[in-house]
Amino acid sequence: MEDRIVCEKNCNHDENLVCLAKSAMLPDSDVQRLAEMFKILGDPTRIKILHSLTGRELCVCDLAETLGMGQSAISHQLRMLKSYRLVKYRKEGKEVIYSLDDAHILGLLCMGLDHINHQ
Amino acid sequence: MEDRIVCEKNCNHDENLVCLAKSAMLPDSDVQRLAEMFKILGDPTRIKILHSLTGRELCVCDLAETLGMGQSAISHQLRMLKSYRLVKYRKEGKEVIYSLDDAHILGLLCMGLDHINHQ
DNA sequence: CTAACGTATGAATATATATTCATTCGTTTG
DNA sequence: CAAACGAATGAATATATATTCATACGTTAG
Repeated sequence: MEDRIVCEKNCNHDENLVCLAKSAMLPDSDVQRLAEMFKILGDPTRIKILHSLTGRELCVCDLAETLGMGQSAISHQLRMLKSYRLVKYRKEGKEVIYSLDDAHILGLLCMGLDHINHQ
Repeated sequence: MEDRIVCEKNCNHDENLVCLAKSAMLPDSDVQRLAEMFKILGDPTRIKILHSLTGRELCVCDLAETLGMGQSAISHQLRMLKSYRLVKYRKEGKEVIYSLDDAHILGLLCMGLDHINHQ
């Protein structure tokens, strides 16, 4: 805490970089939403679910089977993905069939793949 | 666990969706790296750091001052960003000055911003 | 109506993560 | 050389998160 005050006084850059940086800061609400969105994508299980649902719709138990995980774990993650509008669902008898809801996210996934491959 | 086996036998879709989905699965290493990358972006502090460093280079204490956080917290996050090659640094006297190292990440950030704004 | 099935959910647990505190390291300056 | 400063780091703490377990819910089939 003290450091910052000391530093602000002592760092004598040509321009007041801190001042510039502060004024260019993203609104906190944007930062928060950005971070939340990336956090959703930052989990292997959710990545697998989203990827499995590209060009396909699958029920919960098929997703569980595909990923080799328990039904409950998948269901919990689907709830999360649902709440962020990344997947949608329709009911068919006892089954609940999920599919992708957001095309943008696919773009982000692809861009991410590009990134990890080209480097 | 049992569920999956039961389900595989009982779900009689036209095609074997699970089989298709399984064969289309991303290699686990890719999934892992993708998730790691997004996880890095999934934190407000790191988003702020990366955004503050766009078009600017800043020393640790300036970042701390800009974000209104302690020097140690910033330093820990910078270590993380460094290890994923998202920021680079140069030393100048006692200061360590950080800047962005990866242009792709900016693309992802922008795409993320687009997404949260257009919806 | 009852049993069986697919799904959802709450509680519990294990694990990961961010921040703070205290300290150390390296450089500079008096 | 000693003091001061910026930065890095390890330990500790608080918090978030993913998965499992047990159970409840809704639908369908017998």
